[in-house]
This record gives sequence, C-alpha cells and structure tokens, in this order.
Amino acid sequence: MFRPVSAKPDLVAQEHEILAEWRARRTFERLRAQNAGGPKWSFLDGPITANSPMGVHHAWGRAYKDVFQRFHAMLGEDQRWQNGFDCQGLWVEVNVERDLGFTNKRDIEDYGIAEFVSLCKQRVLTYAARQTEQSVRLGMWMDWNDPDELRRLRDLLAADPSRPTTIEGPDGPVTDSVEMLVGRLGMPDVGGSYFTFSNENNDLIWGFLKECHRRGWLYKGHDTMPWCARCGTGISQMEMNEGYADREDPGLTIRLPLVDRPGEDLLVWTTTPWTLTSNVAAAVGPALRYVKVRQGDAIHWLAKGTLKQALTGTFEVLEERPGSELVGWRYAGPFDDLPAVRKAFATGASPIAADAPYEHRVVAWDEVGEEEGTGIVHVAPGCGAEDFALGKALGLPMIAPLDESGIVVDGFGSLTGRDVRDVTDPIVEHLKHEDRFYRLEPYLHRYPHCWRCQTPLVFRLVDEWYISMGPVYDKPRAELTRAEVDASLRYQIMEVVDRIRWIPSFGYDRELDWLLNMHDWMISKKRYWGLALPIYDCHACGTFDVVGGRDELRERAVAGWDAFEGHTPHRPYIDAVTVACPSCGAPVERIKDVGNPWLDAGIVPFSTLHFREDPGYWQEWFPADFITESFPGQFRNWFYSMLAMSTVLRREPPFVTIFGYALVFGGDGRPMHKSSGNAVDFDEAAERMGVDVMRWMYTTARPEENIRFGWHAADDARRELLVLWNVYAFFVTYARLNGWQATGSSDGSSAGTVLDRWILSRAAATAAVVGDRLADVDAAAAAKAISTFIDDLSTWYLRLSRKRFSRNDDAADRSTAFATLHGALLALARFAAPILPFLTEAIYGNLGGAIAGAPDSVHLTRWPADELAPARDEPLERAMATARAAVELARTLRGSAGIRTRQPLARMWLAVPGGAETELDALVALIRDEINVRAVELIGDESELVERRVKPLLPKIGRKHGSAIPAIMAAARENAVEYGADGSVTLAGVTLAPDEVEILASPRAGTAVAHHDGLVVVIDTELTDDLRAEGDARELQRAIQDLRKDAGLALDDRIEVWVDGLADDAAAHLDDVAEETLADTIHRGPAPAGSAEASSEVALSRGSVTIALCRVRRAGEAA
RNA sequence: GGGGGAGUAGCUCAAUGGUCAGAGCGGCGGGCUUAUAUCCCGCUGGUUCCAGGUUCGAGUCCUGGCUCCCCUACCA
Repeated sequence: MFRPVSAKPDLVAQEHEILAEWRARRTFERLRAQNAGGPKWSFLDGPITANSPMGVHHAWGRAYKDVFQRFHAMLGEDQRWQNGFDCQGLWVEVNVERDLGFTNKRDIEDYGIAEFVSLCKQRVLTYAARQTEQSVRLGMWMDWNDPDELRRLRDLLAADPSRPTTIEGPDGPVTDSVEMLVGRLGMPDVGGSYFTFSNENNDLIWGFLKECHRRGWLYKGHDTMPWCARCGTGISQMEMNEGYADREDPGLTIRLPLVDRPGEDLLVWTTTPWTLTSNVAAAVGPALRYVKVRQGDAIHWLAKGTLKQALTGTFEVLEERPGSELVGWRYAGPFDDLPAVRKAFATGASPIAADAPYEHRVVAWDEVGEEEGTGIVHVAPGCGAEDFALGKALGLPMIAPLDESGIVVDGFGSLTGRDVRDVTDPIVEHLKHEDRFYRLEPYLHRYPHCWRCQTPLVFRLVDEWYISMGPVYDKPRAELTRAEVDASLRYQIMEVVDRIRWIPSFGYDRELDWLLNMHDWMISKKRYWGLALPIYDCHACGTFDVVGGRDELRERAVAGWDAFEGHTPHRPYIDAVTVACPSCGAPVERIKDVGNPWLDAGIVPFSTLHFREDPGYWQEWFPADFITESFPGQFRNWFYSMLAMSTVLRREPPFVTIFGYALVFGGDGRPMHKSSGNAVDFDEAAERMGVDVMRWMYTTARPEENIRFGWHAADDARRELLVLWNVYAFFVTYARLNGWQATGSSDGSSAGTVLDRWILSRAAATAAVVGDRLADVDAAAAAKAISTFIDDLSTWYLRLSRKRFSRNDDAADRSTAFATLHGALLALARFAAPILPFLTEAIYGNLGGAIAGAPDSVHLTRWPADELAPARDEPLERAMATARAAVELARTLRGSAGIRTRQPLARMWLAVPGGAETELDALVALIRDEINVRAVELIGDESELVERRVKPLLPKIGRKHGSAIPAIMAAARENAVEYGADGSVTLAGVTLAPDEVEILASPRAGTAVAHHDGLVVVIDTELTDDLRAEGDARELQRAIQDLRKDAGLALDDRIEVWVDGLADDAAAHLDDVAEETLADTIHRGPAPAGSAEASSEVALSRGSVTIALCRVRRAGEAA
C-alpha cells in the first residue's frame, strides 16, 4: 500500500527528510560505487570564493552543476565529484582586515604577517564549511568534507598549527601537523573539496611561472599603474573594469606664468590636483590654434577651441598662433619651491642644453585635444601612464609623490605625510596664495575604483611583474605565419580557444576579443595572503630567477630553509629562504609580492587532476569534458587564466565544452551581490521556497538572459510543481481507496486505452528529449519538455481519465488505468530526477518502493529513455494533437455561441486532415465526451465548410508587377478571383501562374476556425427540450458536487439530497445524478426543517432550483 | 573616450524587404473541475525611439539624431 499523500505538501520539510535519508542510506556513496569503472565524464568545478555564506545568486550555477552531474551519473558515467574553493587573495584579506578594524597595511605588519595569514586560512575554512552545508542543502552531490571537520581544523590552526593531528581519508587516516594537513586538503589521500591554497596548487603555479621564465615571457615592468591606496596594491587590467563608476572630482584650472613673457600665463586644467606637485611640463597640440586673451589685468594663453568652456567672464582676444610656436616656452611651475621638485629638476637634463638644470617647458603632444579643459595639458610623468610614456619619450624628469598607502612622501613641504585624498584643499589654498588659481568647479566623469573596497584609484610609479602576452599583429589571424603564432602567446591561446565548444556561441567571440585586446598579465600584488611568487630578483647583478617548486627551493636554498620547513608556502615563512643568484652567486631573497589570485584558479586543471604526482590519472581526466560558470567577468578571469596556463604548459584546451549563464539580479534591478546589499540569503530562500522550486526556477530560465530573482517568480515555479504533485496525490488517494498495488512488471501498454497508450508514448518521447537536451547542455529545453509532459499528464490524460479511477466497475480497466498512471509518474520521476532531486525522490520512494528489486533511490536508477522507448507511438501522438486541437476549436465555438460545456449538444461536424486517421474511432469518442455532444459526424470532403482563397506569393511577383501589387492584393483579400483551367488565377486583371500563388482553404464565416492542418470543426447550436433537460441535470449534478466540497465531505461519504423546483423532464435524469454524487436518495421538494447540512441555489434553464444535502450516517456510526 | 549590439503591447521577447506586426506573462471577462493553489477559451492592449530617405511595398535597408546595454579605456 502506498503512503498517504497530502494535497498540500510541505516541500521544505520533505527535503529535509530526504537529505537525512540520503545520509543514512549512503545513497551518494553507493552511486559512486555503482558507476566506478564506467566511462569517464570529467567535470571541473570552478572554485567558489570561500569568503562569505552563499546567496541565492550562487545557486543558479550550482544548480546547473548538479543537474549535469546527476544526469551523467544516470548514464552510468564515472565522475570525480570534486567541489572547489577559491581561497587566496584580496577578497579574504579585506574581510579579515575589517574584522580586525585595520585601515592600512601597517596595521597588518604590526599585527604580524604569520598571524594575519593564519586568520585568512581560518576564514576560508569557516566559509568552506558553511558553503558545504548550504550546497548540501541545495541537493548538490559532491565529495564533500565533513563541515565539522573543517571547523575543527580551523580551531586547531588557531590554537597551534604545528601540533600533529589525524583526519580520516578515503584510504585510511592521514596524520600531519595541522598546518600541513590543511595544505593537503583535496589531495587524493585526504579527499574532499580542493582548496586553491593547497601546497600542490601553489607548487604547480611555481612550475608554470618557471616555464614562462624559461621562455622569456616573465618580466619586471617599471610603469605607472592604477593603484589602490587603501589596499596598497596595484590593480591589474583584469580587475580594472569591475570598478568603473561615476565620480565627482575637482575640475581645477590654474595659471602658469610664462618666464619670458611677463604678465602672461598658460591656463591649465586638471581633475587630479595632487598631481600638480609633480608637474614638469605643459603639453600643447602642435596643430591646434592657441590664442592670447585679456581678462582685466590678466593675459592668458589657451586653445582657441576651448574659450567658451574654459573661461569665466568676458575676454578679449589679442593674438592667435599655432601650438607649435608655443613649444619651448618656459614657465614657472606650481610648486617650484618643494625640495622634491628642486631635486628632480637639478638632476634632470634640460631639453635646451644638456648641462643646464631642467626647467618647466611647453612641449608638443599630438594627443592634446580641445574637448575638455584649456587645450594645454599638465604633464606629471610620475602620476599617469600616458604622462609617463610622454615623459620617457622626451626625457623629462619624474616626480613620484605617493607611497604605497597614498601618503605624500618626504620633500613636499606641508603636504608631506598627508593622505592623497585630503590634499585638494591645501593645494587650492596654496595656489590662491601664490596667485595661480583661476577656477574650480566640480567635474563628473567615469573613474576607476578599487573593485574590492571602492576606493578611487590613483596612479603610481611602481615595479610589477608581468607575463608577456606577445605582439598583436596588424592582420587577420588567417594570414599569420607559424613563426608569428609561435612568437605570441595570445595567438596560441586563441588556437586553443578554437578547439572548445562555447555555449552560448557568443562566448567564443568574447574570449577571442579579450585575448586580442589583453595587455600583458600583471601577476604581482604587494600584499600578504596568497601565492608566494617564486621570483628571486638579485640586487647585486640585476638578474632574476624563478624557482619551479618546493623541492627545487630546498635544493637551492642557501639559508632559511629551517625556518620554512613544516610550513605551507605562504608568507612570512617562505620569505626566510634565500637562494644563490645563478648569475653572480650572491644570496637573493624572494620578492615580497604575492600572486594574482587567478593564477590559483587557473592551475586547477593540473593541480586537482594530479598532473605531477599521478600522470596516468591526469591523462584520464584531462581535459575536462565540461565546465560551467557565469559568463560575465570570467572571460578575463577563470576562463582566461586556465586557457593561458594550459596553453603554456601543454598547448591544449583545458576543457572541451563550456556552458555560460548570465547574472542573477536583485529586486532593485542590479546584479545581485553581497556588497551591493541586494543579495537574498540562500538559507532563507531554501527554507521559504524549497530548493526544488529554486532549481526549477533556475533550470527553466534562459541561461543567456539575466534572471531577476523574486518571490513572485518563485511562486510561479512552485505552482507548476504542485500540478505534478497533485497528479501524484490523486493517484495515491485512489490507489489506496481501491487497494491497487504495483505488480512490478505491468506497464499497461498492451491492453491500455488510446489515452493510456498515448501518455506512455509521451513519457517515452519526453525521456528521449530530456536526455538529448541534457546531453547537449540545454537544461532549459529539458525542463520545458518536462513541463509539457506535466501538462499533458494533468490537463489531458488525467482530466479525461478521472472516472476510470474514481468510479469504475470494470476492474481490468481500472487496473490498467492505475498501472498506466503509475508508469507515467515513475517515468517522470526518473527523467526529472537530475533537475528535481527531492520531489522525484519522494514520488519514486512511494511509488517505486513497492517494486521488488528496484533501487531504493531514483538517483540509483539508470536513464530511462531506452527502457521506455518501446511504448513510443508517434502516429498516435500526432493524432492526439489533432484531437486536442479539435476540442479547443469546439470550445471556442461554444464560447462564441454562449453555450457552456455542460450543456449537451446534438452533434458536431469534424473534418480531419489527411493522414490523421490513426485511432480515429477512439479519438472521435474522446472528442465527443470532452465537447459533450451526442454525435460527431466526420466530413470527408471539407469543401462545404471552407472556401478557396488565393495567396499571391509576393517575393515571386513583386518585382514583376511593381505598382500593380496593391490592386492584386486587394483583389485577393476580397476573394475577387477567376480561376483558370490550367491552375492559373486572375486577380485585378493580372494573371498569375500556378507557382506564383498558393491556394488556401479557409473556413467560411460563421463556422470555425482551423488555420492549420486543414482541421475544421462545426457545432450544431440548436438546443431541443431534451438537450436542455439533460443540461439542467448536469448543472444540478455540478451544484451538488460543489455543495459536497463546501460542506467538507469526504470523497466516499454518501449523502441524501433534496431538490426543490426542478422541472419533470430534468428530473428524469435524477438517477444518473444520484450515482455521480454518491446520493442514496434524491427527494423532490424542500428539505424538512433541520435535516440539511448545506444548501444552495442553482439557476437552470427554466428557473432557479434550491438544493440541500446531508451526510448519510453509516451503520454503527455514532449519531 | 573607442568598438559592438539593441530600441516593437504594461513586462519578456518574435517577425528570409511582402501588404491586418505576433507569442507568452499581466489585466479584464467567461468556462471546466469533489486531484489542482491548476487548467481552458475569449477580449484587451502598438506613433515598431525620433526625423528624413530608397522602394510598388520598410519593424526590417540607408542617413542623421536620441536612449539603453555589452565590451574596452587613467586623455589633462
């Protein structure tokens, strides 16, 4: 017997029960064992940042990951099931800093780098445990660590990292110091999720960097970089565009007096006043026109095209010259007295005479424009990349005013020691005092900000480390020679990209576009928590070397190994080791920088697949068959770093297929992000809507479109699943009432009715489509097919079959009906299992548990498509589609005639298109019942019901007949047509050949309606007294059923009914009414006082009738 | 700032240059149903961003403008 099922299920509670059941029965472990040795399907999980609890936006991708893994498991394929955590980098550092209340890097140094790094590791373990729990709740099956074990390691790490401890690995206990054990997480002997902070991950990146160096692609750059003063680190190109935002800066115009033209000055505009301290030149466009203007006593020079925007008040133009004539003019700088300026100028060479000290000069620069400012550009080569390039080209001195925290360095007078963000006011004051100030007004522009902490970036002159991407050639890829590709990493990566299937396909173009525009990859960060870059830069001789791994470091160490031994390769311990310079032999320290975190994630196709310690294993699992991540952002991040590293190491694709999806938006219409404050907590959503509903919402969504997350959308998703649930509940309710049991083998397909065979065919078809779509990475289409099947099952199969379950004296037919619905539901449970793991498990558990020998979980069953395939009957499916269309048309006709479906009609006429005659009798009967007509007459020749119309084929006749077209089309619309004997037609005096027109049959006005497939339906709308009486009886029956429901009666309660005011001809049908409503007696006349439990009134064709009912007490029942 | 894409019903989106611009959702009305919180039918809804142009015919092609999105970017 099946367990009873509520029509209003608590899906959330049920999910928790199933999670407990999976745990208790070790269902996942058994699935892995079952598939061990099967064909391999290699999924590579993109690491999630273990830095905060998940929001609902993380669940989209994780739902996809689980759907595809479960599906491939049902195909019997062996998988690795390894989740990944991203661990190193600024994300984690910034949060630890916040927790500690730190505001800058000095706080970290004071606190102690070792302690700080340990806190970063602890934070990662905390949130890895948390996200593990959340992912399990989502139904995600992975080789999870025990979250409590992760928290235990965290606590031990805090207490004493050197203490030995033991954890249970897949092949037995593993013992090591806490610190080293944490560094071994995810490795084969320890098991569980991979962590990018692992020793192996770091070690393999070292190997990668050494390989880059071997090929000469690694270099140190000296340049002005975008810089975050709060984080104290440079911002790479990959990170830059995360942080563009509108910002209001001071738009400051100042006067620079000309030394050789007393009383005259240059007007210069800047939005970064702090850079004025480092001014060394003023650039003019040599081809632009410049004017001298008088304003009161002052005389200014500026570009002619900027007069209106740059000047305030009236002016008088005195003189005009090309910019080239201004070049070489000397001017007084804005901060000439500062020691730093004097020092730079004393050592800088004058462009006029090599031995003279430098002086401020007007220089020529083609880039200068007139759109903004004054057409005279303030140049500070220490404060901007373009200025830097210009300064380098012209040999100008460089002044770098900021330290790494954005504090003004020594030599800048009263500004020294101040924060760059606070110097605008003192600078303006200074300029006013010196009579250099002209104008200040706010200026709104797009400005880069730190992607992590939103601090506006500054530009600093620094040393950073880069991987060269190679030249960009000014010609199409197809024309490149082999040698050119071999000399440029970016084109090599593109060749790898060519070999990958990108879904959606625009991903391919986006990745190529990024690669073409990518600057060299800046891999260094002047921070603490992350990959220790294994670069040893010799100050003695100026050469640098790269160490390729821990073992190599041990061999080459000349000092400090003891301090490092026993530690993971992180700061500060790694910094103690020095090696001998291979060039001059001097002892060299590691550079202090840590690595770009995308190095950490990019190496995982190697590190997690044991590239080094088990090459055989790596061969088997590389490249990954599949990865899936959110597209926005990853082209320049994870995809890019994996592609770059795999290209360098193997020149092979690291993955074969990539499936990308868009973003989850919050209720405010912005991308959902924790830092945006619009994130919806995952746990809240899971407990409120249930994770199957969430998974359904995500898998039905179009992956290339952003999703707007909302509870309303969740309700829509839930409603659809409740339809399925109600079919299931219906089945269980009546199976229990009838004592029906599954026998194990019967699928009802041979003896079933046309509807039975149809729904089983639909189940087979759906299983095939869902399997095909999932195999092709199209979850939305798979979900859509399931959705259509649920609709078929509920609104067509069950609607039309209901009586076979509830009131059926034919035991064999009843049994067939139960077997059919049972089979359809079990099939659905199986092919929907990857998407809806809980709901399908509940259904399967109740319906399939009874069958001997069946697996005890739907997730241990194999993909059902082949098994179901024999039930497929495509002609029947097509015929049924036609029948459904006919019913819809007839309903439309009823609607427009104002005759409700309960009112029987004498007959309808039906013309079906050729080829749809399969099961015609059964389908006609079905249509007859559904439309409630006594007879259906088939019309072989539909010509009585339709008229011929002509549709001229415009693309064919358009050019030939030109301006006659409107008249031809008007004639066609009015059907003013002459048919020729040869098939030609004449419209508006123009004769068209047979192949220039299409002859259509369209329904005559007044009938209806079938536009395609030639289906035509007509109903007889004449109502006889007899039909009215039967209609009234049906209406009465329906009112009694309503009343039963209102009175809260059980499905099998028997009743006694009173009907007052019913006409005699309708009363002739009362026996039928009594049977349908489970009434023992139907009295005519009013109910005796006090005997009725419920009553109501119903309007019939000949007046209103009062009905009343009460429950009949059974023998032995208390009164 | 540069490059690309898109503007169509209240919303999400269709419509090889072809003659009444369509779906779904929503809204309104009606209907079916003792599994249903569902479902079915009908109706409603349009300056196809604006202004020109090409054409027998333009949502579609061309020119100019406006707005939004994506990619990219320190012009002072």
